[in-house]
Amino acid sequence: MSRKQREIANRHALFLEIAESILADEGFHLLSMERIAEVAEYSKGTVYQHFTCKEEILIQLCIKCMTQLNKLFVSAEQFDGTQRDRIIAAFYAHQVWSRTGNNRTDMLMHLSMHGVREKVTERSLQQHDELEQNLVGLVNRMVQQAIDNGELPKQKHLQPAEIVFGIWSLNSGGQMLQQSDLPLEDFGVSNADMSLLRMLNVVLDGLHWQPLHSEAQFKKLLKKFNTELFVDELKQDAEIDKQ
Amino acid sequence: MSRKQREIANRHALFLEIAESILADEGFHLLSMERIAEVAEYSKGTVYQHFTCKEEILIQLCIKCMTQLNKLFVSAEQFDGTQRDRIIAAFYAHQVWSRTGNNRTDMLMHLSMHGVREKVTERSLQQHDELEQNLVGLVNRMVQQAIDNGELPKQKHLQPAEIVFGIWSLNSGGQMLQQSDLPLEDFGVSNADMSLLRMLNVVLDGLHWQPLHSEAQFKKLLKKFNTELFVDELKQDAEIDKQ
DNA sequence: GTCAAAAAATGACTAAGCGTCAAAAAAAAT
DNA sequence: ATTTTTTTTGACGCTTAGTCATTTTTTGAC
Repeated sequence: MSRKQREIANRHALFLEIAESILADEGFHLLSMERIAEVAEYSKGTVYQHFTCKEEILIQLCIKCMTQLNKLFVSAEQFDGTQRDRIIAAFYAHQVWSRTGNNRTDMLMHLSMHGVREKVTERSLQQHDELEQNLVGLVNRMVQQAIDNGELPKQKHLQPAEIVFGIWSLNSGGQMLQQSDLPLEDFGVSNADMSLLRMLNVVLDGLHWQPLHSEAQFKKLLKKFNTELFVDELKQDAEIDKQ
Repeated sequence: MSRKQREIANRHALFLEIAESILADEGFHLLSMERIAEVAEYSKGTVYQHFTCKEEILIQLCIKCMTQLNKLFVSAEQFDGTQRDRIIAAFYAHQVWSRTGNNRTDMLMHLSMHGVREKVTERSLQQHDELEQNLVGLVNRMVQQAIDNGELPKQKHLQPAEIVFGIWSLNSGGQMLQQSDLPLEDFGVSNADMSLLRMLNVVLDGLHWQPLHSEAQFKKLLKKFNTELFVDELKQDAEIDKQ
């Protein structure tokens, strides 16, 4: 890679970082191409040499952070425990990921609107879809493996993919509701992520996914995630809280 | 109410209907004040006498359809059956509601973004929040009553509000994923709403919410919803399908 | 080091939409 | 019929996406 190419790649990353920080600090409605150019001390035209349109920045940000999520999921998949532990780890990973790097859920939501898919480059679309398939595929495999090794009894009226869809809905719906302006506290939900984790446990119990967890085991599992699996990410999380 | 006042109220409703149909037929990104005025054969300024801003139209549409949802929920609450039946009815009602009147979920999502709350009138905000509280309160009551009458054992580590939040997340997350461009079919989910209903059953089973359902009972229950509870709404649904 | 050709950066410009408001039109009152 | 009030209008200001001719910088041949 030549010096020139490296420069271009660096600037590409710079623009993305700036977009990310604007999104996190000021929100979606204040993210504009002009603004990115201004902060980067380039002109608008230069930004447009890197991204065909605003949506292209969005999807590339999305790809960037879905890649990170993918890594977390792979960690979860390799967690030393049962398949049940691992799927809880993946769920937990998603929550950690939503917290670190502000507005990620928000970003994903925007992506599925405004007809973003129609405006974006084919290349980005393919990358995005491939990542999505990877993520779903990974969780699918977890469920399938649990069936294979006898942890999860085969469901008569629920395919593995449907279970994945349900769990995915639970998590992303929960993240969405948190991200919205709902006064969850007023409704009696003080720690939404913890509530969702407990609900996941309820789902797994409802599926008779062995081994069922006692409260103590569940707490221990979460602690293990914090101290072994997602140490680095949680550090980052704590730093954000400090600011 | 004077003739004048009636005229104004009618036009208000007209603008809302037009906005709704544009939203349904052409999508959010093609909804503009100019467009509404054009279709209604008024000028932009007149539209602005009814709605302080674009967001105000959105939230009033939202209020309109949340009122409909509220009615469906009240029907569900009065369903002749167990509390378990009723909460499934409410869940089902939400699905029926999402289908009839296109893009409702989409609309609600938009509402929780862009800092809509900051732009909208105090009055609409209050109406919206009150409706939201009604909806959550109603489902909360269902859960509480199930605990009181012994259907649902008291949960050690899960408050009723948390259960409601979880179920709500499952449903709204599911609706969101359906509304997005995800190729759910390719992932192995051919009937997302049915999958979600089954997952709700799994959740209720996991909570040991009595009486557990056999497949036959479950199917019968759904049939009963279709033939007794939501007859009118489903007719409307079928009509939309025809178009 | 010089200069022409190639590459990159720029910002004026168009288009489109939100929201405003002075002027025009319509309705009501006298 | 005329004045006053209310309503409607659409031109205008403003912001932002996206384009493209012009300017600036870089490159490499000599």
